[in-house]
Amino acid sequence: MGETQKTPHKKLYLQVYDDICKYIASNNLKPGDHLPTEMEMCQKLGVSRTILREAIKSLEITGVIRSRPGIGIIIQSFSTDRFFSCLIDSMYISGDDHLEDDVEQMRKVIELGFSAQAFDTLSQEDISKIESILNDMKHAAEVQIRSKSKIFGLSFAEADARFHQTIFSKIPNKLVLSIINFFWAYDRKFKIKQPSSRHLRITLDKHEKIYNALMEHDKKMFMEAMEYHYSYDYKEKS
Amino acid sequence: MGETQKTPHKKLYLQVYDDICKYIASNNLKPGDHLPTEMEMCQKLGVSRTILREAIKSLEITGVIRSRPGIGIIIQSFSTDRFFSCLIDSMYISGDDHLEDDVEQMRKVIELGFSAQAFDTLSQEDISKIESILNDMKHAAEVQIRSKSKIFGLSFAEADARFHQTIFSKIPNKLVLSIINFFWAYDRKFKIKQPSSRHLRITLDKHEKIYNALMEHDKKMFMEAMEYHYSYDYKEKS
DNA sequence: AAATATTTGTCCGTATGTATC
DNA sequence: TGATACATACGGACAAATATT
Repeated sequence: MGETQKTPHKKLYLQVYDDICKYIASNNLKPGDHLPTEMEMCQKLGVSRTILREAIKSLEITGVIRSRPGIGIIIQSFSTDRFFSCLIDSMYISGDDHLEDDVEQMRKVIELGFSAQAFDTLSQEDISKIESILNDMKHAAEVQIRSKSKIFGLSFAEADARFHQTIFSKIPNKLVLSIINFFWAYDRKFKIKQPSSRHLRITLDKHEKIYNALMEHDKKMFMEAMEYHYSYDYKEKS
Repeated sequence: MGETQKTPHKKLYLQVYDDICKYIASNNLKPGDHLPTEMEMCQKLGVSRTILREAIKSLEITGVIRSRPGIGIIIQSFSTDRFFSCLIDSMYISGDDHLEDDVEQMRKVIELGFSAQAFDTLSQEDISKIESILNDMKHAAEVQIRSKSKIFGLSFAEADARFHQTIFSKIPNKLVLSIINFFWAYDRKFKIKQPSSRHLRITLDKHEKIYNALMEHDKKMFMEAMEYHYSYDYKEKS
């Protein structure tokens, strides 16, 4: 029988977690396929329903599977979203300020590293979309400067994020896009401080330069604009 | 009482998961600190032990906390290891071949992007360590070429990984190192195919060039060697 | 439309293993 | 050696959601 072995004290639910992973892989289950029912798996693995559920929920929180009443347990298609969501929770908990710089640096390296490829993949349509986002940014900045106060600068920051996401949206590398998404989600969770008017104007200028380069289909100019975007005088964001 | 609200059908264990995250953050709990006991939290949140445990295990699998019998539930220090471990499990399950290229590309961008910084941080001691690792690689390659067959080239691959890990080991950016660790763990899980003798020799040469540049403290040469290392004629690994 | 079977969601009670004092 | 406090693990019961007939 499928007795999980009593290896020196590895927690049962972790063994079950591994067993289920192996089951999925070895039976070549694809997204949309069903796992056996909880009861069946309990019997097959010789564990209680409590333990099985702990393993199931651990797989669900990272987005590998999804369980629904009356339906069963379904394999999800691969995505990094849930992982990054958990990662952000964990960073939030850790309260480690230093992480902010680490993330910023990593973001710079990744965006610059994929800039050339991104440039090649952008269509005229994408560029129009970027133009429209840039206008959103301008508008949000104006509003924010006029009502010169603690008003939550979310719409500017969100447009900023969409600007970057759109630039890299056509790259045929799922990881890149999901990591850039992660950076944005990270910002939304941690960057509460209100940028100054001066900072807003500088940021706007940086993004305009990027857009202009795209308009003129000038790759060299685009790369320079991206470099410029990430050249903080000191601790300038986005 | 702390009744978790019945917002439209968010699963209870997920609410509890969030509640615990918030509890840790708002009480400013640090690594090593204890969470209240299961029973206490059950009462405070008004949920059953089953639900609470599902949330606890979900937090444990991602490395946020650790629970031990007779002791309690303890906050862990922040680390990305568990996340990447889960991510690899998920990639393994997904069986998506395309991911392999995505990871490879990402690795290239990150390592090259941090090469300059890595060069500046390496001490003579580190360089000696790299030399010793390079010798391990040579030795492993010889063994592998002589016994020209399916023998698992793990020791070569492991030395290869250590080579890269050591280069970036002194960078003051936790994320970089843990992502490079992730790449290596990924390789170990997925790259089963045996490299050819020719490939081994090329790989060795690439790493020798990197080491020579370090020996001579020649940054430009180092950067070129890193570039060369990542210039596949096609689909050449590491 | 309505009844029924299936499956997960949630709770409870009890016993066991482990660490601390 | 106990006594205590804690997580680990089991099994049963009922509720809620969904699918099927």
